[in-house]
Amino acid sequence: MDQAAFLESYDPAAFERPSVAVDLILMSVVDGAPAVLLTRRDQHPFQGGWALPGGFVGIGESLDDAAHRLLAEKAHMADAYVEQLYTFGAVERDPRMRIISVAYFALIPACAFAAAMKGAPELALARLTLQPGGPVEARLPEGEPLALAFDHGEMLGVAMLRLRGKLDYSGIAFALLPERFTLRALQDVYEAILDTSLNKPAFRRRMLDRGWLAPTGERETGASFRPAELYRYQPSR
Amino acid sequence: MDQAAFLESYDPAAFERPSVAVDLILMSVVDGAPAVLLTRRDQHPFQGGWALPGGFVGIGESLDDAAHRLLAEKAHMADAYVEQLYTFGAVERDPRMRIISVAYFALIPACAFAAAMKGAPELALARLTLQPGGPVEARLPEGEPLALAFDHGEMLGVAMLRLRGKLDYSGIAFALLPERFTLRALQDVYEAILDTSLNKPAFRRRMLDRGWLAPTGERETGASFRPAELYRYQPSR
DNA sequence: TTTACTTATTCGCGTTGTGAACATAAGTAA
DNA sequence: TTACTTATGTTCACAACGCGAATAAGTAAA
Repeated sequence: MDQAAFLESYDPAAFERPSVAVDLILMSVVDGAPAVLLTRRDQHPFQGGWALPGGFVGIGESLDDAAHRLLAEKAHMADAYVEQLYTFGAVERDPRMRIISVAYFALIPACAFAAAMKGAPELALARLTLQPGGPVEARLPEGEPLALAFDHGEMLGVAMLRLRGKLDYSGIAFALLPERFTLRALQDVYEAILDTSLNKPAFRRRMLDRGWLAPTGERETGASFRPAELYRYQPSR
Repeated sequence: MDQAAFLESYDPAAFERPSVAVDLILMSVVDGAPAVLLTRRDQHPFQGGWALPGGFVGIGESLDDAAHRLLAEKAHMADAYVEQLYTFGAVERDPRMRIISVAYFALIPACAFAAAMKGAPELALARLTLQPGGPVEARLPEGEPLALAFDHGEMLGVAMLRLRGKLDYSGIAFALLPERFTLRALQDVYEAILDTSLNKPAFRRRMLDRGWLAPTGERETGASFRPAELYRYQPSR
């Protein structure tokens, strides 16, 4: 207690300070499966492993600002749903030095995801599968599970679970869709994140009863059968 | 991108680093209302204001370890449900210097709460009320709302909302109760956190159907009317 | 010993949400 | 015009839930 009071008043400049970084989990749902953008490491540690894009937090920069800056720098995206996920602070999580990492995830519609990959060729798309009770697996399209650097596999697991948990009671799914979308596309997002198949009429009823969807009167185009109506997300009701 | 790769490889020792602290939200439900332990600040900034107990994270100490160490140092408690809440990283949140704070909350049964206060006289109990859409108010028993230091009011708000959100789908409520408890006591915890009154038979049915409760066969004592059965929390079923 | 009293616990009913099967509608392409 | 495919709507059974009331089980006072 006296010790605690002492620490409270002590000049913290005397302590050695950890570095603080932000790691970005750039997520989307592509072809019916959750996906994330990773970069291949060309240096030790974890050379050849796959890592989340990230960077250090500036001394005059808030955590949220750092996340948005990295989003722009790494993926050239200005607008996305960004949310702080969790802070990872194990002592040995980076073998080089003490780095505390604040993980953020950004939800990106599949179309913007593809555009971001064109602008940032060092980013690779990996599909995620969440083993029940186990770690996540990330793999390139038709590839073996990737070796993830640092504790980034753990970060992806936390992100997937957070996404699942918030799916039904928050409008988080709409951040993964373009502005106008069909109910089928919305259901595909739900099924990809929850990794289950859902009953179509029941899903439709639940979504419409929630009052978040506004019909636009427009129809999807390009289908060789009856086109579905396009809806818009209307948060406040 | 080149810039990003540069930053990635750059020696972060060259950057000025923020300090990293842990702040503890020691919560309980006392007399039917959420409560938290605060300390009065005797120095600037926020002299005379009320703050959460906290301290800096050691360079060789994980965030979780720091939280548990502070729990022992500040409240003399070894076992409690401890969970990382959120990381607050606004640049000006501490006017003296850049400090990033990782907030943890600990859930403590009312009886252990009272014991902790005896062992740590600098801690004061404040009752929390969460205004819908507004900030939380913390007040001493029969007192005016307290002036909270730093962004600690915001932290309390996030903690209350997290608690509410996790209440129904996690066994978090049982961390606020002694090992054996009555259904009425459990319902009191729910009503305090959700700030609503609940239907008693329906609550009872829901809880028992969930399969988390094991009857002990014992009865509560000291009541001048029919004593209720004591239950135990049995997580895995 | 009996009675009053208070709360725990259970019961029954109407309402609501949900899953499944099925019927209908609306487009394209042959 | 017809076949085909998917969107959209309807119906029904069933489970969950809120609510009120009835019953049970203790203590304390008469």
